Amino acid sequence: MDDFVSNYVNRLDSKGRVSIPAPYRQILAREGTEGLFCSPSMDRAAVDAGGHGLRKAIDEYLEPFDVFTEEREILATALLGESESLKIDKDGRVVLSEKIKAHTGITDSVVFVGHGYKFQIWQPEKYEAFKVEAAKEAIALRKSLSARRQALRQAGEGA
Amino acid sequence: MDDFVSNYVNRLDSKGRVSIPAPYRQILAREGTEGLFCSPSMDRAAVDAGGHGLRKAIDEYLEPFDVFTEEREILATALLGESESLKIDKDGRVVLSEKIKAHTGITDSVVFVGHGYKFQIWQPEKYEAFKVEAAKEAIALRKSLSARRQALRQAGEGA
DNA sequence: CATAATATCCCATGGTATCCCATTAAGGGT
DNA sequence: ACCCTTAATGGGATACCATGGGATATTATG
Repeated sequence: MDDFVSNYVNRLDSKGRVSIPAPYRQILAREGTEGLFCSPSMDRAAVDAGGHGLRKAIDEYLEPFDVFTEEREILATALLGESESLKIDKDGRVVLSEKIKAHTGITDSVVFVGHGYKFQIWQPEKYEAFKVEAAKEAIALRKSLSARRQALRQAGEGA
Repeated sequence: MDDFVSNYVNRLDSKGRVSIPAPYRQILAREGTEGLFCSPSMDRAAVDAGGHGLRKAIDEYLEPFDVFTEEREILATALLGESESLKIDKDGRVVLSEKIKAHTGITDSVVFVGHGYKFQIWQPEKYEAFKVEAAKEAIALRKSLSARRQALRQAGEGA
């Protein structure tokens, strides 16, 4: 049950390094990954990051699409072609590439957000904005989900 | 079938630590959890806490949503990204994060409220206020529920 | 091939979390 | 009523972590 949870804000130093939060490092170490796999989010100013768990999720996502098909090429380009593997130094730090900084708007501070099998990297202010939006939408989603379940139960009783 | 029941009030010490009630500790130990999983309630000044049981509930809630979808990202952010896993020390205590204290209004005292598979963490006065409100609503709910059951029974007899 | 530029290693430091032990209080059994 | 166990709490000592920066290795460039 080792999953990326919680969120942490760390600072970039003058050399552009940032510490991966210690709890995340331990998970990555247990996964046996060297290098932090980073894949820019398609629709947000965030980067998906992780180890084998994330790689596996991507592979399984691509799997149903036949190789050499248009869809496969497009998805592979977005999910793998634009990704990179950042080197983790002896002190558990990485240097963010220019591409990641441009995509996220990160300049001097990073927030790491746990998503279970992966985590995301954000510029703190952008994450704050997304978070309040996500909180609202999560409540709406929950309502519609429980309404649907309720309807299913009653249909079941009626039968 | 060990469930979190009853409620307990404990104090924070000068370092911000608070003892998890011993009966809860035993349940967590049997679940084989290390770390207390804490998830801020979406609509109340409370925090849901527990071990594997709670994590499992959240994972099952996320499971039907495909990875890399909008809904999944939103729910993962709200349910995992904003949660944390608090370390339980050798004496069965945790330190509440600033985020939890801010969300709940806790300053020097905590009440632990059993909810079966999980328990909640409240600031004592806020919990008292919520409790009387919940008691009223429970009566109203019971009425509407039993009316609904009655109707269903009669419909069944009629058929 | 030389030299600059960059990346990685290695060690130091301050702040905080965790360990470990002591004290106090509250049952439980005899 | 008394001992014995268990729980909650307090506090000093220790370990860990994020961060900074000098030293060394690696890569790029003229």
